Amino acid sequence: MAAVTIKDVAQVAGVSPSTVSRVISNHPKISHATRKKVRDAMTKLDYHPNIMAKSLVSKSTNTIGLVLPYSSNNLFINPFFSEVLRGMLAYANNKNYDLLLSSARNQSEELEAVNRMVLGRRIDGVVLMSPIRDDVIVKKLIEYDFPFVLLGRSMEYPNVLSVNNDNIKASYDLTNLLISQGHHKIGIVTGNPELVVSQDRLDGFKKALEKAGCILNPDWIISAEMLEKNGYHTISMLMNAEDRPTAILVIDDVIAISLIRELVEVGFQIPKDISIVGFNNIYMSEMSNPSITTVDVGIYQLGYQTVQHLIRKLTGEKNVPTQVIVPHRLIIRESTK
Amino acid sequence: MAAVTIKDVAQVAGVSPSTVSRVISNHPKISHATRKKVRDAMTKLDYHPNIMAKSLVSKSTNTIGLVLPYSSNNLFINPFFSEVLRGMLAYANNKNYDLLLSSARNQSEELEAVNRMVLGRRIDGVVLMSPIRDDVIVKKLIEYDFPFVLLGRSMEYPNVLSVNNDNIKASYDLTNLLISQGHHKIGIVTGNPELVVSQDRLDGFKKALEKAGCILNPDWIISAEMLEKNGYHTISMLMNAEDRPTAILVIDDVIAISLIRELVEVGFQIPKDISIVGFNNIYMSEMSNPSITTVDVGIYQLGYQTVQHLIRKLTGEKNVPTQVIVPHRLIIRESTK
DNA sequence: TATAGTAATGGAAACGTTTGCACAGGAGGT
DNA sequence: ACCTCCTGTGCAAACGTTTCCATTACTATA
Repeated sequence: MAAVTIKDVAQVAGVSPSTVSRVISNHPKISHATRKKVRDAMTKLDYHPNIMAKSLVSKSTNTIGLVLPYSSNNLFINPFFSEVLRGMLAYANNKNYDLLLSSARNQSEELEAVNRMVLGRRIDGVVLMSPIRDDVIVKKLIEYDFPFVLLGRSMEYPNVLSVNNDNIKASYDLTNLLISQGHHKIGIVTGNPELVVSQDRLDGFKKALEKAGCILNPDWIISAEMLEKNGYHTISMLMNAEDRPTAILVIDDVIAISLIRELVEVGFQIPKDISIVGFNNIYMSEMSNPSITTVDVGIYQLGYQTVQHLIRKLTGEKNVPTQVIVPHRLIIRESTK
Repeated sequence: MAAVTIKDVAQVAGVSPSTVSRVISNHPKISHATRKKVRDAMTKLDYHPNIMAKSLVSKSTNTIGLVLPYSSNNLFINPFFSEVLRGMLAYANNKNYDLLLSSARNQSEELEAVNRMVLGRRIDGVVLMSPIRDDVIVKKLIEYDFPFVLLGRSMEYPNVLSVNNDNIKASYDLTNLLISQGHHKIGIVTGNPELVVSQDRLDGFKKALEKAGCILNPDWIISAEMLEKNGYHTISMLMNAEDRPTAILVIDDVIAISLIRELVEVGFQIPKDISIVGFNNIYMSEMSNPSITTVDVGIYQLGYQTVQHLIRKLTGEKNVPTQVIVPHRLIIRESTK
């Protein structure tokens, strides 16, 4: 715990601190002999540079900030998040970046957290996962010209780096799958309407219905919130009406799984009585009973590419794209027929 | 992005930088008038202190390190982890601490990551989640006298702060539940034998069987690894033997859910033909079909209390316990009868 | 042989804070 | 009127790096 500094290394190696610094940063004009001396001293003393001091002068921290949005309780329950994080860490750590995590319970806390990190010069770039449209943070970061990336919400700011799926297309494809299986009475469980992803998936759904000439009964649009609050009643109403859907598209696999549970409790069989499809392809989609037909959105890739392109931008790489779309693919399982 | 410093604030407020610093840190001997002047200047300039500079001199970073262990692929798939993280963030952010995340793919990377954080003076304390017993990192941290907390592995180092469940007791209780339901032929799906938690849960299981005078057929001990590799075959062997268990205790809910899936595929009904219990009580335990009888280990609390006690220690609080046990409770659902 | 150029290194300032010490000025005690 | 003590504030050093500039000692060129 002796707090060995660059000076100690310098002394042991018999050189100046500047030289040690140069060895560390692989400066070209260091003689082979000196380099070795310094390296030896470093390992002998088990030297690790003080990142704070380093960042203070170099103005770079090799750290990426991540503020978990205030709707994150859902996100956290949802295995989606940890898989995204896994992808982010994989790329970041490989490039010797760390992740600095903060969470927020509301928008002002979120702003405060970003300010602390950004203005406090703690991070080189920041990932915004907050799925709510049009927040003040984005504008502020643009104003500061601070590097950031939007995860899961493209299209809003054309020149801003963002990584997302084409959720409209994914939803369109998934709906078409149901249609191709013979369904033309299809309901939907929608997510929080403030979320870009919810809007997109609803759009794609409607688009596919329209194209196929199916009508969408307004009674067949169920909000996830309502389902959570009063699942049994909601399901009963829907399924006991004289006109009822033969398939339901659900905005998220987690919700799809709980919907299936409700349906089974009310006495329906999946997919015999009704087909269910979800989104994301989380691990449980495969394991649940019945397994879920869904669209794999490449969760890991979403996280991975998010920090990949951010870091590419940070390191001054040219030709970094602005709008990155991670491809999706349909996964057909037992919950549809 | 003007990088406003303490000097700018000082100038605007018409005081010295030291005074500004004192206002920030709530130094007692600052006149009310000055305090106000400085505060006004700070908000006017939207000043946020440079954390790097601050940490450099104060030697504290208000950051807690978290190195995700190299067995973390399992952890990540497992929603356990994100719930732990949620608990950690809740407490940390509330106390104005951030979390610095690093991951490692093997033990040497793990050591390297800890070294970078600790010796690089980037964090004030570190959470070790690596569930493998007896690693070199713990010894090194003890040697450095650096604050840390062990999550999920008590008892190993008596004077080291650790937060854990009483997994032996939890497993004992859960097994007794099965016994009380009339089962006396009980199998077990064990986890990685290197993990402390696996060992503990196996111990509790055996203890309960022994106490009740049940015999444990060695054929009824299945490793999760084997199950994953060749589930169908493993299950068939087990269930088609002339002597077979009427209940199985599974080391983890995620594995329990996939075991149920295998069993159903091979043609057995749960709990009619065989009862299944799991561990942890993740969200899916309730939603899956059938829902899982399990033991709620307070995942969120595990994370919450881990950083709670670490921070208490960091802030020099007295009477911080060393071995914290988060209580568990049985949750009886549909997978048992 | 003088000159310029280059390779390798050291010295010192700077990054933005905190904090020990010094000091001005006023209050209170004698 | 003097001394002491306290309150509030400023100065300057320190934290551990990086990096610009200067310096030395060669080497190659004229």
